[in-house]
Amino acid sequence: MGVKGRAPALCPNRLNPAGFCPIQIGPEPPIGPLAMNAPVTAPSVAEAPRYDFLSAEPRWQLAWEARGCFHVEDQPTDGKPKYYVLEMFPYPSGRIHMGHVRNYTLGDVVARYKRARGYAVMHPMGWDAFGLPAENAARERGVHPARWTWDNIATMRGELKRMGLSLDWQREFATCDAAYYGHQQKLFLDLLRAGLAERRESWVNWDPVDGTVLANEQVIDGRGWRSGAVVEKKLLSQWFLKITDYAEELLAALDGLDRWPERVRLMQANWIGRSEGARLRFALDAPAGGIDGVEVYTTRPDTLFGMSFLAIAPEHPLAAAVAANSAGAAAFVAECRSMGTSEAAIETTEKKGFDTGLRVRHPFIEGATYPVWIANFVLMEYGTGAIFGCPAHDQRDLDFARKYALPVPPVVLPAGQDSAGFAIADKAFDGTGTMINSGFLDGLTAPDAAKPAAIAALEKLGVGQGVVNWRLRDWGVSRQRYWGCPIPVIHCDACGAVPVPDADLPVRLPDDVTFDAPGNPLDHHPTWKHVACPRCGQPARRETDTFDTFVDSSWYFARFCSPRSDAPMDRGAVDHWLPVDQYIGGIEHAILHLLYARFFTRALTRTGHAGVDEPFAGLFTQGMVTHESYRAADGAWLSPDEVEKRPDGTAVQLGSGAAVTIGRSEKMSKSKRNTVDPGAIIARFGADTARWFVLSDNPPDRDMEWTDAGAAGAFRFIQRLFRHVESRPAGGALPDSFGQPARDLRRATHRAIAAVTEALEDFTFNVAVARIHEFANAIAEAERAPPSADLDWARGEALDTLARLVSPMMPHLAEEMFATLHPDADRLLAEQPWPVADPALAAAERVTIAVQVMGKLRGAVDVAVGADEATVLAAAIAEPNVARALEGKRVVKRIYVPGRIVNFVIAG
RNA sequence: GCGGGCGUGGCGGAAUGGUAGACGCAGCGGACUCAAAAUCCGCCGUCCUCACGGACAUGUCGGUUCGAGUCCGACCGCCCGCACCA
Repeated sequence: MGVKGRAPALCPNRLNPAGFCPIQIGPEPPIGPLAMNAPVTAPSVAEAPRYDFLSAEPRWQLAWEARGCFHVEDQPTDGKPKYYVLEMFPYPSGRIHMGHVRNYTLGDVVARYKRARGYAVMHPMGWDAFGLPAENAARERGVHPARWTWDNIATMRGELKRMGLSLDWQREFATCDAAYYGHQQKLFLDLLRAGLAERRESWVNWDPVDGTVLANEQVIDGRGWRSGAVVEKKLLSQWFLKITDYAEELLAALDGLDRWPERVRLMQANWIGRSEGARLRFALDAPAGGIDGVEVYTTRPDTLFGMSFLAIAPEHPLAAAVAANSAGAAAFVAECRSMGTSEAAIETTEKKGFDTGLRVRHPFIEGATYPVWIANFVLMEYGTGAIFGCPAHDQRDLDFARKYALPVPPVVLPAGQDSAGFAIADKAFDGTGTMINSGFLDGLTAPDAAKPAAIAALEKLGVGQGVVNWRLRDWGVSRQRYWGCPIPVIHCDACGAVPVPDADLPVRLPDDVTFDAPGNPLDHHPTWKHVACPRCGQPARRETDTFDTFVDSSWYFARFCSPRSDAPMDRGAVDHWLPVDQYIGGIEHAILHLLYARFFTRALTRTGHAGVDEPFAGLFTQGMVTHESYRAADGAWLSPDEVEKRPDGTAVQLGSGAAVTIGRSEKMSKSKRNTVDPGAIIARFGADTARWFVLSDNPPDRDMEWTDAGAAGAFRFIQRLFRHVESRPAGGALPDSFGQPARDLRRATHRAIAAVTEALEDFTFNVAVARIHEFANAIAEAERAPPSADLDWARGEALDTLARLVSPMMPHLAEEMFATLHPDADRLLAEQPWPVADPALAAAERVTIAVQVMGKLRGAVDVAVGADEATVLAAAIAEPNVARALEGKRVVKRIYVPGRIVNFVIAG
């Protein structure tokens, strides 16, 4: 798809940009050949572009690559300060989408800007390549997951390269490559040795049709998201990483992440969920199945005198013991087990219980006993899996008590209430109050004073103690999947779970697998799992589970520092490059990925692989890319390509002209068909257009709407900038003095440098774009002024500056501008420094001061910058409109803010 | 229920307590053109006024201040995250 008639052939020496002869004007025919070669879908605005992105973009991409502009060493010795920019690496789903374009453009702006500021910038790219979609493709289309994945990677790599990202492609890797996941196996074995990984039984969501464990997010309305089968709870032996060992640290260290968004830190803090309370033991009146007591966790031990019942989770050992001898209990437990754990299921599920007939003794009240219920709302995973019910002061307990007609004794009296008539109706009271009906706690303030008093009493009696409890649970990493990193363990009947010796790593996935049966193909494989025990040599079985793919993404940023190392990472390289200075990605990873990576980094440091605790010093979370959705009269979703927007805001179906309903702008999704293919946009308008538009529309942390009009506007602006460069005057020597138009232009130039720099530092790229628009307007104004040598020189300075300022955002155009401005230079703009603003040149000569009377704007005066207060006030009073407002009034106070405002306060 | 965020023209948005609406999109008018596109110039919050100018205006109500989109309080609306977490 060349533009042969117009663009010159590539200069043989690609390293010499001066030899590019970038754009031929004059002798070449301006319209004909281009029009013939333009894409058929090109908009009319593209019919006569002066800047030919079709030839320029690939040409500059080759030039950058040939010169190795974006490559850095694992352990550089050039003495430059380091800067590690990373965007969340993509899952190779098939093609890139607009979310990728936005994400990688944001990162590239940072990378190119920091590089120009003199940093050695590491900006790598790789592939989060394991995952379920590859297996789905295998089942649905018979493609091998590896084939599917590697093909997608090839496609998406090409698309990313066409975006002109300043990536160090020499660092590329895919997590599905044994050269990566083998090291992950080694890391796991190190974690195992350090006591940070262990195998234990746990309850999981089990899909009986697919024969696999489901994550909570994969359970929809109590059914498996793929099979639609009713999900069961099942006890399975699984591998866990002990993230809870770091709960305290992961929470405390959030305070130090001052370059993270506040809301991400809050979400993590909530997820870790620290609470303070007490653990205490209730003795059973009579033992059952060898169990003589129940341990309970509570955050409100002060309300113990308000106890009405004790409830245990259906999975609690005592429930099992009771069920062994009670058909009713067994049936209830079975019913709970078949219940989904999804949010929807939980929300709609009524509180239900089963009275075991057992009773427990109260720790404080001699002789008092309470019934023990099995209750569906008690979670085995949180606390101890048992609670004491205090219905007066806990809404869930109250709902339960009302359903089963259990007593509701109040023990905390709200301020201003009289204890005589106080009773709980249908709303539990969980606020601050005064203790009543509570023996030795009576009169204390609850919970502040009463809670420690209750804990002290429990400790004195030896039945409980104050504890800190965490919501965070250990990270279950076992998945019954083929397309993941094999867990490097061998199960031996005699020796138990034996780690694969380091020398035998990597444990490779077998290629010859079938997907025709449900369940895990690794488990079905005829030979793969049958191995000798590394310890005793007897026949043994390989672990056929693979790691959760979140493990793969928990250390990839460290691997990027030394991607070809024989070890998981080189200590020198990670010590140099970590932490990531700027990490950029979607808010959807605010909790799991970022928390796992923070934990894993600590684990890497504990096992000697790295030396930092926090992987990401700075985090930026971008918004989504949205688009209008369209529906035909029959309700079918229509893609934007099938719809024509009318000037009056309505839309019709292309071809038929049938009316189309325009829906609100929402996240691009395949189901709503409101997606726009970045590849098509880049082919039609160029990468710089796509980059400029995703940056210009709004602040990057908010959702942005993709519109054709916006993209076309970005395209027009690119053409406009290049026209300014083409019509530049010949350069000359630095003049001795500058006239007014030249001084104005130089002021605009140096103000633009300062303003764009500030906006880039602030991540307000939309403001940087606006400042560049203003700067372009100033250049256009200078072009209209009468020509003069000093103005010509100032225009040259402005255009050179303009090229540099747009270079992080539109790097191809910037190179083309730079090469055109400096046709003899053997330099790439990508290697040029960022411009520096001269405050003296940026300073204003005159300034407009607003004049208010009683805070209302009445006029404005134009004064010299250095004018003293008396001069400014005199000018202000003289301003006709101000004078009129002050006429006959007595000024009692004059406010003067230099350079800004005058305000006269008048009497009466 | 708990936690957080956000309300500014037709739209996206800008604004260290100091001329609200920068900049862009859309729209309107004009120039160029046989015509259209492209390009260039101008207008563009609402109301009153021929105009000069004035009044109103940043979700609502109140407060602090010479001065509030910005700070404080209450309320309304929308969005997001977490959630039988004891």
